[in-house]
Amino acid sequence: MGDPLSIKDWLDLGLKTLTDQGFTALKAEPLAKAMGVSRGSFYWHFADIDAYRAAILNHWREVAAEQIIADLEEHRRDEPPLHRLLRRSFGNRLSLERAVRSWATSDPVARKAVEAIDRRRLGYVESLLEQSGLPRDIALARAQILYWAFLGFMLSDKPLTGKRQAMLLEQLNRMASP
Amino acid sequence: MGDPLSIKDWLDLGLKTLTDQGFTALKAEPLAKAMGVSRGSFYWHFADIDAYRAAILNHWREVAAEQIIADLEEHRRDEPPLHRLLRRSFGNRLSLERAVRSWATSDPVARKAVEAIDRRRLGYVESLLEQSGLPRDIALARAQILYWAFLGFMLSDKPLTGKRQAMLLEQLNRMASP
DNA sequence: TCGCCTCCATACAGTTGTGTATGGTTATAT
DNA sequence: ATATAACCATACACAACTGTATGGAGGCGA
Repeated sequence: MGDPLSIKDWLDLGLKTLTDQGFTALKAEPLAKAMGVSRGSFYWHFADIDAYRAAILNHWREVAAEQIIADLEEHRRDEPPLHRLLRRSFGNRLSLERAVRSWATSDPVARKAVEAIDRRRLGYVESLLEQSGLPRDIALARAQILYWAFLGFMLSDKPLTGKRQAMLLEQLNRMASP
Repeated sequence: MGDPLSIKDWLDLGLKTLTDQGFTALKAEPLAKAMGVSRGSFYWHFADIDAYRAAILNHWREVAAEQIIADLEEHRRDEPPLHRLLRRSFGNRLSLERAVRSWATSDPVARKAVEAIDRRRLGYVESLLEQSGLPRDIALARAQILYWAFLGFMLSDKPLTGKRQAMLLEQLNRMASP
């Protein structure tokens, strides 16, 4: 057969399953079937289901915040970070993000992961708004509103296009500047 | 013993369970135990679990949109509806709302219910913003952003108080007027 | 009072998931 | 060549949930 499976193989399948079917599908038996092996493999790599789910959350936690922020800092010369942030945040499908947050409403471990990500991202937006010259208390309030709006957009899962997207970005940028 | 149970008793328990433990707790056996009866009662009132969950969603659907809108129209003379809407929307805990939306990420029936509620509420906010004198395309964009922000606030589940709340409402109202 | 309808209990069969124990296979180092 | 460790299959015991079949208790009209 193929090569032996690694922990990463199980985590990748977990993220894909989470994205496509939600956290309720993170079960050893269906995952093993999808992987084409028996649960013996699963229970060799992970102590139990809770350990696996915690590993999935850690995996998500590592990439969720830093990937976007790193991208912004990298393109600082091409485009204002906040402008680029809004354009990218409100331009993608966010199925994995939505699945994790759905998970977080009923699982304390997932909730902790989400809260950590939220603090990281919100703090970054706050710093950008302060750099743009807004008084601190106004910057904090608007950063919160912008981040809430991002969460709401993510939740509704309707992609933006054309004139509607342009109009929305214009109004969002209005929150970010004067 | 007590009186015989009605369908409404099961629906009320369902909404409470949904609020406190999430949609994964909507199962016949635990609910019957919580009710103090056997599953025989459950399966007499409902054909199966799917029928019960559909009934729960219809129950939620009936009250979720209309209760707030009716309240606003009733107090039209006391306070501008939009001002009152923002104050009330961003002032409550919204556990049930969050549970239903978590449910909606993995269940098409729940998703349909949420989408119907979203259209109803968003349309109402759009009409309020147009009444306040904004051009139609700007009203649509800002209504969308305000509603997204409400969803994000609901999702994060942190109650607002004091100066922070005042600051946020001020910035939200800014989106609604000039 | 007889029969019916409502509401619920009990018992059974079946499904799906968990976790553990045990042993087999393959590669690799010695 | 063989011992060791990594990786996986198989089998077992157990738990939780679903749905159905059947019967019993209680009210209520004819």
